Amino acid sequence: MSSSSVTIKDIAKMLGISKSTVSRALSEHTDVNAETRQRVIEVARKLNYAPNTIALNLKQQRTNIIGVIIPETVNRFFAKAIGGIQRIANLAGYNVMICQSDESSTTEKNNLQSLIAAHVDGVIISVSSETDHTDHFDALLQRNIPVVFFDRISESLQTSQVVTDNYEIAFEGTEHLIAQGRNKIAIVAGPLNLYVSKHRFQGYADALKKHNLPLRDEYIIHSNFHNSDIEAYTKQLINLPERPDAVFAINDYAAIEMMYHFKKHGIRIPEDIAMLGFNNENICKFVEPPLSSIELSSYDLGTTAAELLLRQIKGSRELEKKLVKSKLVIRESTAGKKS
Amino acid sequence: MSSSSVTIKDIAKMLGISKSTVSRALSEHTDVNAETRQRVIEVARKLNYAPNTIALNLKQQRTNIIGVIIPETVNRFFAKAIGGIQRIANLAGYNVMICQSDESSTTEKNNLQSLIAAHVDGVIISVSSETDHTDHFDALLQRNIPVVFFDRISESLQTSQVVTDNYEIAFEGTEHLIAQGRNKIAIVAGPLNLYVSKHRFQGYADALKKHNLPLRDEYIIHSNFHNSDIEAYTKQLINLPERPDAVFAINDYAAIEMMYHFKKHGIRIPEDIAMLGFNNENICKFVEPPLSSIELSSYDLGTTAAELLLRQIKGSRELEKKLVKSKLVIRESTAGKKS
DNA sequence: ATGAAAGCGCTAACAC
DNA sequence: GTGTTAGCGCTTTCAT
Repeated sequence: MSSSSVTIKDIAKMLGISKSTVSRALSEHTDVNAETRQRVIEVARKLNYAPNTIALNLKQQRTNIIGVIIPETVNRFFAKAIGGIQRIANLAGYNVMICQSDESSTTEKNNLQSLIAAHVDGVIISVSSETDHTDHFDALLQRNIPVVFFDRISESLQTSQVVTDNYEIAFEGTEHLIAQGRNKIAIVAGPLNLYVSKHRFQGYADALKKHNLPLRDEYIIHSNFHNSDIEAYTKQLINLPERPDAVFAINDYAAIEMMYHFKKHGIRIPEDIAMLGFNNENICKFVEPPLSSIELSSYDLGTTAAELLLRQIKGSRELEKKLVKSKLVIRESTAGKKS
Repeated sequence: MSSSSVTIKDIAKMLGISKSTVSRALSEHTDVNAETRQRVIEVARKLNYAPNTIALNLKQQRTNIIGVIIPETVNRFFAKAIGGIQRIANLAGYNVMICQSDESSTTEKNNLQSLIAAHVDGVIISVSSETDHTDHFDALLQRNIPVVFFDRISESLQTSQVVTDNYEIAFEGTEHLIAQGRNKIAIVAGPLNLYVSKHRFQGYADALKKHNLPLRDEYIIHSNFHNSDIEAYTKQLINLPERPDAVFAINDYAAIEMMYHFKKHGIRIPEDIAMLGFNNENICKFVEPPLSSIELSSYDLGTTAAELLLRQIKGSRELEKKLVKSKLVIRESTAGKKS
């Protein structure tokens, strides 16, 4: 309480001048006698004065806070994106308020309410895997709150967005597997209501088609991002009459767990089955065999999203769509087939 | 702008009554004519009225925001802790503002300034590994801002804190290795200015002493949490005249990377060297061999810290110190020595 | 160049 | 039970 409760009023009283003069002296850009200003600044420093942000907020009707809604912080992809967002936001003098939807549509809705109530100046969102309708985001548009979607975007909403080249990279990854002599490629796909999963799946499917490989239902596994059933899915694949010779997994953890179960069953990686992951976690380098994966620059996704949002907050009404490139990182798990 | 700019003044005008009556009608607990209240509530709903939080904040001089400073969100330990903090905070109607120090003392200082400027109602902190003096935290105490440290606490400051049983669990882990027939146990320790590292190291050292094993300098590796030099450290251990027969690592990622390098050199785990990690990441189950580790309940650490903080925000002046128990999870990487 | 006063949206002490 | 008024800390016309 002590030092924080110093107000311009105190300074004014102390110097026998008015609040307004103090305010002006402190805010640089209005005419005020150089000497007066000097004295004000001196006293302000001595009293350890700091302007009351809340009062400023009320006056200006903004908070300098950017709201963020992501599925989970424990998901490394989003943890990194947060880092990117914070970096840009902080540089611009904004704080960041993070909410987790926990992949639940209901929680997402509540998060949104909290952020609106907190009067954030803008919101960055990556939708939960459960979200299939996006009406609740309308609340933002109605209030003219700037919003940017990233990675898991809402296609039905007219907003700025930042995505990765999901389709292209999935296509490339699948082609890589084919080039390694694989022609029975299974995929662990995410929920298809999600923008990212849908496009990745499409890239996979189109690559198969281009190379005249059939798209087989039994090779398509619809997993969530929680990897709770990987063991069961692995057994399912193992027991197939025509066992796949490659698996393209939704994320590295799923891939690593699958490898573990495959190896338990005496299946060799990559000789029998090649494995390709998604995210390029550090751990990929140190599993056996080292896991090929797709490097998503989630940090860049975050910085880009923050930049777009700030531009909108500053008044731009232009809706921008940005693409952040990802890249295939090849390791032993997708080495060529020994035939 | 449209629907958000409805104020009690608008409602008052519309009903031909005063602002205060509207305020009272909306805030339940004051006497106000039942019929008036009914009409106010009705109009409020029709106009989609939402109170302006900023004005409330100014009035009450609080923000309902809890500030959090942690080293990194990409660190799963902290990502989980955030989850715990948010859960408790949200239930109590608080928002959470997260800052990352990136393990830098300077950034930590800036984070603190931001949070103070944002007038957060309280702060939860886990200090950066670089921080060895804690003067900058005094700013909080001076302003009577409630603060709780967790995991990486500041011992010199009189505040509430939540820690794990670092000493005990490190002691237990080391004894476990000894029980498996290991007597040349190396440790990958963190920076010793950190509370956690110091106590874990002490547990390790005391366990050795209890069993009459020497504490050998060449078995002690001081790593940071970034695992940037694990390969070099591993080689160092391998080239020792008396190679260790067990390694207790600061975290699972370091342990897994070490295993990888050991195996590259033809060293068998656990036959030649046993490995024990820290954090019990999901991945532990799926590496080869599955990695024994120590399960830290970081989520619980987070919830407990948030509970303590809220209690202080509500006015409690009691400084509490809480302990969250961790537990040893034994897997194959620390199986008994084949002698 | 400076002071007085209004107002951002809300609550609460004080009248009646 | 309801209206009037003041005030939270600050900025910003409008006078002077």
